[in-house]
Amino acid sequence: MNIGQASKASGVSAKLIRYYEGIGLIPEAGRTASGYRVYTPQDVNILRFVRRARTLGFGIERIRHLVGLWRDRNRASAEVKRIALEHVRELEAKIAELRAMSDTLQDLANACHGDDRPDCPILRDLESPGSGSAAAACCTDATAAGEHAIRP
Amino acid sequence: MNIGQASKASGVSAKLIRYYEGIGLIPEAGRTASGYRVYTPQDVNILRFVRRARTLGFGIERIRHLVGLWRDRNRASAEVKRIALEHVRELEAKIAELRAMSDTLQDLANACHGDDRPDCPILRDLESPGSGSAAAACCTDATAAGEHAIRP
DNA sequence: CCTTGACCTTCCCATCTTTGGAAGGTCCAT
DNA sequence: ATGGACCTTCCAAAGATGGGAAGGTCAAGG
Repeated sequence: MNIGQASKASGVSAKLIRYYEGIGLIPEAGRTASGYRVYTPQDVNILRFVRRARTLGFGIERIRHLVGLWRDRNRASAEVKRIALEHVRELEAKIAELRAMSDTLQDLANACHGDDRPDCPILRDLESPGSGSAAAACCTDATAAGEHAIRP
Repeated sequence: MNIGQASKASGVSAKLIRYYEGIGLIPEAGRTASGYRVYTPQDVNILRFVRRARTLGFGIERIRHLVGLWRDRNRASAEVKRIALEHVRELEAKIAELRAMSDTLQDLANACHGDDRPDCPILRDLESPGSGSAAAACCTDATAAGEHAIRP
């Protein structure tokens, strides 16, 4: 099995397979006499494992760790679970961050009439956060102090 | 006002101010005879605008667009709103993606007893998605087809 | 045997934003 | 004049992935 076939079988691009090998995430593939990489079905399993882990948002270093545990028949499932839950926490933190961005922007957009006129609560917020007329603007005073740009 | 003072006043690091200038996001700062960058309060306003937009997750190119609209007294608020809502859509898409990752992992972690034993539904899913014993595994058949790795 | 096309190899570059460092010049106060 | 805090430019790293160039290899068909 050459790299193209391994790529199709695993869903990982050939480019990426070489990259993963380069950073030591997967073991070095065998080579033919002419230098072509050769893959076994077991190699394809590792590639699929990595792809699935990437799909779940794991970073490379964590995947390296998971691959190690996967290949260790004596691993404790507690360790795997710990890594997974740590990742869940990070995902939730990121989600909360994006949620806050999205909600703030949605509020600002709701307050913007969106016509030909130049007046725009969105730009007013960007210019001077918290001082705009957007919904909920009256409640956010944590960042308001010192943010009152005095503009002509 | 030199770059350090502008940095403190705007909350944008000096490094980043130089970068923003380099990519043309903000106008080139004035210079003293000896080459130091000089900033006016108006320059600081632009920096604050950029920082706020970054906080809301806008990418540089979109901020470039927004800065242009901000400085255009004849802009239509509809254009600003359009950009904002486009960004909201992207944020929501990203949130949905992370939400799916997090929920899947949480389900898998719930199914994992997390003790000394090696048996682990999380690793089983990574090895062969959809065939594990995780909660809800019985309901996700969209990705299950063709994913049944036949392993010895 | 030779050509053709599909595949493989390595190496370099780009993304995107932010941070870090090195080497060297400038400003201000002592 | 010396020290320390600041400034300058240039280079590199990070994450993961894609793109491309230049050149070698394989298999099929003439």
